[in-house]
Amino acid sequence: MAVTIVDVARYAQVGVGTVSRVINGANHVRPETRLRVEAVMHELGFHPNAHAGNLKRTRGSVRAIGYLFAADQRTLSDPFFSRLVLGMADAARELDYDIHIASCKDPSDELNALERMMRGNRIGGMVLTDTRVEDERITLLQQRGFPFVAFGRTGNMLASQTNAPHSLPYVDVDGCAGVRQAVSHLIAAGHRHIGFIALPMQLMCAQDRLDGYRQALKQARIRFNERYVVPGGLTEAAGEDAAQALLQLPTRPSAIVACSDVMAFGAMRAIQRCGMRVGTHGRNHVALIGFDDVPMAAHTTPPLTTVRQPIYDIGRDVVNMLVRQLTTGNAPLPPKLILPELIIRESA
Amino acid sequence: MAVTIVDVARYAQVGVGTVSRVINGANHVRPETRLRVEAVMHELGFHPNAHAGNLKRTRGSVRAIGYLFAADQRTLSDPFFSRLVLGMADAARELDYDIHIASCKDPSDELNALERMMRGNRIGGMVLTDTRVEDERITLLQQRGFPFVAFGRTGNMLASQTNAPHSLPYVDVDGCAGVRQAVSHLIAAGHRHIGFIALPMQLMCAQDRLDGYRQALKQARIRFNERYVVPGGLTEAAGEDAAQALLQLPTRPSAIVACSDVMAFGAMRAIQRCGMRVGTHGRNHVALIGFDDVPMAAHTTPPLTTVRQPIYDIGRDVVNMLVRQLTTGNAPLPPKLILPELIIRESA
DNA sequence: CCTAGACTTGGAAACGTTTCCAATTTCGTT
DNA sequence: AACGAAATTGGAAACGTTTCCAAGTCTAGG
Repeated sequence: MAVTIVDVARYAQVGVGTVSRVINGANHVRPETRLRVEAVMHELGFHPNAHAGNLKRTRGSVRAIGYLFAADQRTLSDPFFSRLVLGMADAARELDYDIHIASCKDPSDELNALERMMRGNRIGGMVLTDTRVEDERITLLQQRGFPFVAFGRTGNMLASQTNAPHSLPYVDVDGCAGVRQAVSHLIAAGHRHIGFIALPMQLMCAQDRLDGYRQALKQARIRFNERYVVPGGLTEAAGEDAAQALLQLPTRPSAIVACSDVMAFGAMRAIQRCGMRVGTHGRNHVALIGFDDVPMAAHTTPPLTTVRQPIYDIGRDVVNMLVRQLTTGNAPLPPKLILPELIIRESA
Repeated sequence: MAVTIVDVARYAQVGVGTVSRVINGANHVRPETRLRVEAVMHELGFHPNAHAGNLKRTRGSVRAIGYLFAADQRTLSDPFFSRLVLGMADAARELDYDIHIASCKDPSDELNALERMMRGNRIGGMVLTDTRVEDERITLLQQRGFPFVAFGRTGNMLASQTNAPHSLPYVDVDGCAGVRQAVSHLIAAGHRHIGFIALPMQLMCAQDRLDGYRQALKQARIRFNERYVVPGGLTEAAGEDAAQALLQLPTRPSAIVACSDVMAFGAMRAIQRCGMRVGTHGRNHVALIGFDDVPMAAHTTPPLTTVRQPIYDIGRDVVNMLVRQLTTGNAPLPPKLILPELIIRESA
């Protein structure tokens, strides 16, 4: 039915091996032969059958990347997810890889889903996000020797570092530096009582960002007061509750840093509901800084000052890194740490 | 390396054909044989190689579904995208299909990307969203005879209806009925001047929803005034601009229906900026109704009354329909129209 | 002009399934 | 008990690549 490599070979008067070499851009093909074969491929409208290739191929394994997302996580309706997937899809396309997406309902389902993805040779490697301090997914992948790249570090790495020369491959945003910038910005503006709305503590980035908060305080010789740190979640409601708790403290913070924009939106509501205003001027105001820089952050009233994570680029990086790992014989690559940028708007 | 069907056959003392039949749940296998083979598969930890299957299979073609999203569309950071993909992924998983995701930059890139997806036998069918009145993607898919299911109707269908017994396969929300409900609700509350913030008119659902607006007015014998209909977009900013335009009309509307929640959020801001309030009581208020029921709609102040689209279920339906089409010899299936529900909160 | 080595090339042998056909067994009827 | 139809089974032949190895063709150095 469809045009195959054999048709091309016959037409171009070469062997099938040669056509295969042309397709895969290998060397050891004389330029004029390559040109002739390429012309025939184009003329016949030939496009290689991905399944046949992936079936036989042993070098560089299957040209597809899996991404598993948890339905109960931030990904649900978060601007995050779309941007990340967009970056991944763009990078994959340029490399002629496919992206396979799968979902899992909740953490108990997660490892099963992961096993399912590794089976049957459907994908060559995995992308992981929302890494946790102790991440069973990573443990499983390591056990199986299955290639992956994570967005975010993990505590598992420490254990592996003793065995492997490199640590695990990851791309991450330096949340510590990001929060440090944010808090320092507030301190420079004269704030001394700064509330901090954290992320769920099992997430790796939660620790990281809390560290940034502590460091900034320490640098300015402000005593760390644990009452100013309240646990948050991934939802707007969590941010609202957390902010409300902060505003009811005896010495009310004059500024708040939230570990996600979505929580910052919730905090805005809480602030307004307490009869106060978000912003930097006046004594009735509470300064507010978010984290992520989702599109809506620029459109709130007032526009939200926030720490920008280049999510799209991270999606690209993760895929590029994974593909390089797959094509270079699974050698673990050095991790990549991205410095986030403080976007100063009107809320702080 | 891995366990193959041949290993299973040898171990279970049957032919490879029998094992294949067990895997595919075909009949013509004696129950006890099936049991024995299944036991061996489990014991050996066998999982079929998807590529080998997809390579050989002619019936029911490739067990993977493609979804192409445009980076410049709503999908960018819309809650929509995540929910839809979630539904698709869940349904696909249950049927043991893969979901392949690809992106394209803009409309000019769209058809190329579509061609690329159809090539190389990577996917068995496509899912389309954001259908347009005149949709080139559908034209292309039809030309190639490539299976697909669309979320949303299209004008192309009319042309095809003359050829095919069934129209094109789609799942859609009855936006006409949805808006009609919304507008009727406002009319019942006494509103006579109702603004309407539309979607870009090339989108099929834009027409549909505008029809609903007209019908509701007609039913209540209110004259249609085209000044109350303003063009919108897919962003919050578009909603804000549109609402502002409506509020500056000589006879200011006392209620507004926006064709998406995101635009409704923009409208809220515009209303507040004009010194008015969103809600139903008092003369200084403007009633507001959105469309979609994204999660945040329940958390705005005041909570947004809106027409709910069951996006998750739509994702599931679309995949189920496509798979049924693929497995039943590409017979076009009857389309499915979903009746949306008006969720009454406090904004109207 | 010769020869070793490097570059090119052809084509057969996988890869792990599904599908087909023919052979065998089972079952219900007469 | 015999018969035919239906159900079950085995196994070879694809599917369209990549990979490997042997063979052929250059190139440059002697």
